[in-house]
Amino acid sequence: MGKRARTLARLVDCGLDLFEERGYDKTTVGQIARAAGVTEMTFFRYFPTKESLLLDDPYDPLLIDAIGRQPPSLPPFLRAARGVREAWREVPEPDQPTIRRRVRIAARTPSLRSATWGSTGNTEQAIVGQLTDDGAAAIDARIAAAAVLAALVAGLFAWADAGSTSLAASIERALDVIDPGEREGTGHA
Amino acid sequence: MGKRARTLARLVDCGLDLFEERGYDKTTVGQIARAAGVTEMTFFRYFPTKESLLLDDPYDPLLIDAIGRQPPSLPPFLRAARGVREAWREVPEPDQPTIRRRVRIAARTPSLRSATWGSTGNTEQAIVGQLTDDGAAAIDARIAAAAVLAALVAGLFAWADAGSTSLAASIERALDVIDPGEREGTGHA
DNA sequence: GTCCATATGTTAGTGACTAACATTCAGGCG
DNA sequence: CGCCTGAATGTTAGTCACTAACATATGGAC
Repeated sequence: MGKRARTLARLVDCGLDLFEERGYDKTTVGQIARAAGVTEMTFFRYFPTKESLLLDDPYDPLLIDAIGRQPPSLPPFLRAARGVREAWREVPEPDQPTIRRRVRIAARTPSLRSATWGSTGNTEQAIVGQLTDDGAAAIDARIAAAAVLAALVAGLFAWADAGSTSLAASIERALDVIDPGEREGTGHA
Repeated sequence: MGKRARTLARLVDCGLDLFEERGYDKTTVGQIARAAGVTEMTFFRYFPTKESLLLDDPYDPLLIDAIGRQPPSLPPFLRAARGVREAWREVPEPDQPTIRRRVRIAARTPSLRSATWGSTGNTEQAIVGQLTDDGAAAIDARIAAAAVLAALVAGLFAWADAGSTSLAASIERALDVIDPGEREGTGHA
């Protein structure tokens, strides 16, 4: 195990601790660095921004696969929604406490709530790519990806706020809102 | 006409000009202020942040009304989507060039693309309020509002990028993606 | 133990933003 | 006209996120 990995882990740990303790905005990068036993400069060698300690957006191939497996007969919006649904069913349990910790901080900090949308950039791009590969128009793909990710993020925030609910259930509910599926409640003329 | 109004207009004009000319990130608040004949300090007396010169989020009662007029039998997501659709049909023509100018800058600046999501905070809150007033669960309302606004913003970005399309048509298309309406393309089992 | 890459520190600077205090300016009223 | 009050603006000084250029230390391969 390299030293780099250890320093990085220390920065993340100290960062999350401080964010929870005194809030994101009132925590300075210098404080995090000092708590981790390094310099402010070193912090920025590991993370490009303060945000990125909390919000890294790993490109997620599972998600893309799941979207690719949806029937091409579905409109892009539903392919995206159902792909996301399937992919999040499989999130391993041990990851959940960490996810919750991060999402909770983001959900409570106004400036981070907005930044979270932006942090989905990679994932959004990947979804758009998959949808267009499967024949969707670029514009439609962008809109579908944005809407589905917005619902997903909103669902994550709700989950982090609520005390007890399970991650899977929250995501399912979020996706039910935008894709009722066979339930079809539309009585509109 | 008060002096305040004139200074504010000058700041906005000079700001947009500079953003278009050399890009948002390369434009400093000091430059905007100097171009408008005031000090950096004065800029911050008119706008809380550099972003807010570009992204102000006026609470929009027309939108809320339109959502309120949707049939309560519809699920919240569709009430929101169709309310937004109706409201944007009525945007007066003269406003469109200004909107386009702003959206175009936001769409081209990565840091602003994310900030734009955050700037919809007021509107999102208002939509959530209307939806819950009409009987939706709080969680569902938040998710519906987030998804619809994401589609709307993505539609605006697409419109600003595309050269010729009309605003109304772009918004309609964006909302068609997430709410195909009676068209109902879902052949899913 | 030497050597080289990798990790870290130092210094100095920019730009967004804040706070406390001083100044000018526009217009009502004597 | 000239004072006088409050709004608009300027000044100074500081914090914090982030960047760049250069110097140092440190840990493992040989």
